[in-house]
Amino acid sequence: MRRPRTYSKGHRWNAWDQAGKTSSSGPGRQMRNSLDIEGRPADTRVVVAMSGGVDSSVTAALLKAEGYDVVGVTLQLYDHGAATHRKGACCAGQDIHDARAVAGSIGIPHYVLDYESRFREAVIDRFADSYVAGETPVPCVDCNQTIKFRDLLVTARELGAKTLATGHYVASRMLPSGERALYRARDEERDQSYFLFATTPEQIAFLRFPLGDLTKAQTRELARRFTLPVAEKPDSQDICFVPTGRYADMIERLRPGAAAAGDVVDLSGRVLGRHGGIINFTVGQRRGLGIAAGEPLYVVRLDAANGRVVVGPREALRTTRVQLRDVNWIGDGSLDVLTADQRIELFVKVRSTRPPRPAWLMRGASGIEVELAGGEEGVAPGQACALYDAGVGQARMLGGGFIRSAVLRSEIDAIPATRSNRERVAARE
RNA sequence: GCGCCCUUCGUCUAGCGGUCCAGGACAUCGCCCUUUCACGGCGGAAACACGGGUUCGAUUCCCGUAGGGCGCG
Repeated sequence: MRRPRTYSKGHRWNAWDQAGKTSSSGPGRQMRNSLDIEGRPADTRVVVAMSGGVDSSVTAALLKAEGYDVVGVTLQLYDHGAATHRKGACCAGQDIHDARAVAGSIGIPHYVLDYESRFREAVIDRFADSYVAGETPVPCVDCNQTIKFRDLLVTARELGAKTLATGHYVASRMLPSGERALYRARDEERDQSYFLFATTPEQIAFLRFPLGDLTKAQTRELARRFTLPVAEKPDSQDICFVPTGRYADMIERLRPGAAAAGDVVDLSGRVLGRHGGIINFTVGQRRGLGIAAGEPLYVVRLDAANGRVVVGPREALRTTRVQLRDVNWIGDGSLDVLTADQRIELFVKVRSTRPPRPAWLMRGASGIEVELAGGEEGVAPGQACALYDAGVGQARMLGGGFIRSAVLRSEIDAIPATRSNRERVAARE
């Protein structure tokens, strides 16, 4: 009898126990440098994606200090005028100046590339469309997958780089096979693997994340030690390309009519109030509804077709099954084979700041699905579902997918009446 | 149009003469958290319908003036 393949903690890949620290000490690997690349650092050109923030600046400084042939590249991603002096921005205006200043301070060449139009298409447009469709996008994932790990990666190759390094808090280690795998950052609080679930094996092979085993405090300390001009710069936050912090305003500008008002209804369809556009909400959201119901109400579902926001008590958010799309599998083996006749035991994060929770990955009627062992609340279509092999520590990242939909316990009774279900039945006949 | 009952923060309410410069929940606002959106944590602002009494003292008792429920015309 075949035992289900498991990625749970007890059966953790022993690979990373060996992989991480072997780059300079393991027998037969003497020729590899600290980036797991053959050759001396001085002969290894590394492009560092410099946003102008502390993390990427320290990344560049660290590699330069190790003797690598470092080339800094900063992408201009959007209107640099509007964001010139905004705190917490990146990749425009002041931040480009900061990146240039850092490059000058550590003595590396630095290029600024105009990626505005492709950023608009690949990130901003998709962001707006997603919200209009009633989803909650993660623009950082799109940006990583298109702008940084596709376009910039090509540019790095063209510049003769052996690798592209970024300041992401995620660990990348070589497996015994020679392939590389992704792991959560040592600083669990800082881990950014969630935003990198879609990174392909090819990209992982070319990318390096030197901060993956550092804490944020250590990074800050290094910034001071290197006397970088951005050593005390505040961390960035919010959506980088929304100058005002009010993303809905930008969507309304991009997609006129997107902020159309509509009804706020309860689970039974009763109208409780009005809202100023579904783009202002995400599943699981509490604030901004303006309805005093004695108990807090949360957004349970966004009905884009009817412009309605469906709300209910917190219990109504509970979900145990999530359907994914655009699944990227970077665990060992083929996902098709692994899920052919069994389910995979693993851990998932359905939102960036939540801890990984036990779940199973399987092939369902609509494609790849996740069954949440303990359930989750507030699972929003459009958000990422990141997969890991463990619930704590530096778990290996196994990939992930975008959340297509979640089956709410509060809606299970209503399923037979849904059109899609009838269509499914019809299609089967 | 004669009887009986209601009137407290935006909302729903606690309160049954001094413990109320009025408490809670929800809503709202701010901060923290956070390279998404959220959740969450912490904190703030916010009310006794109005006018008379009675009392040492009234949100709490009585009487009037402005909103809801029964019985006859």
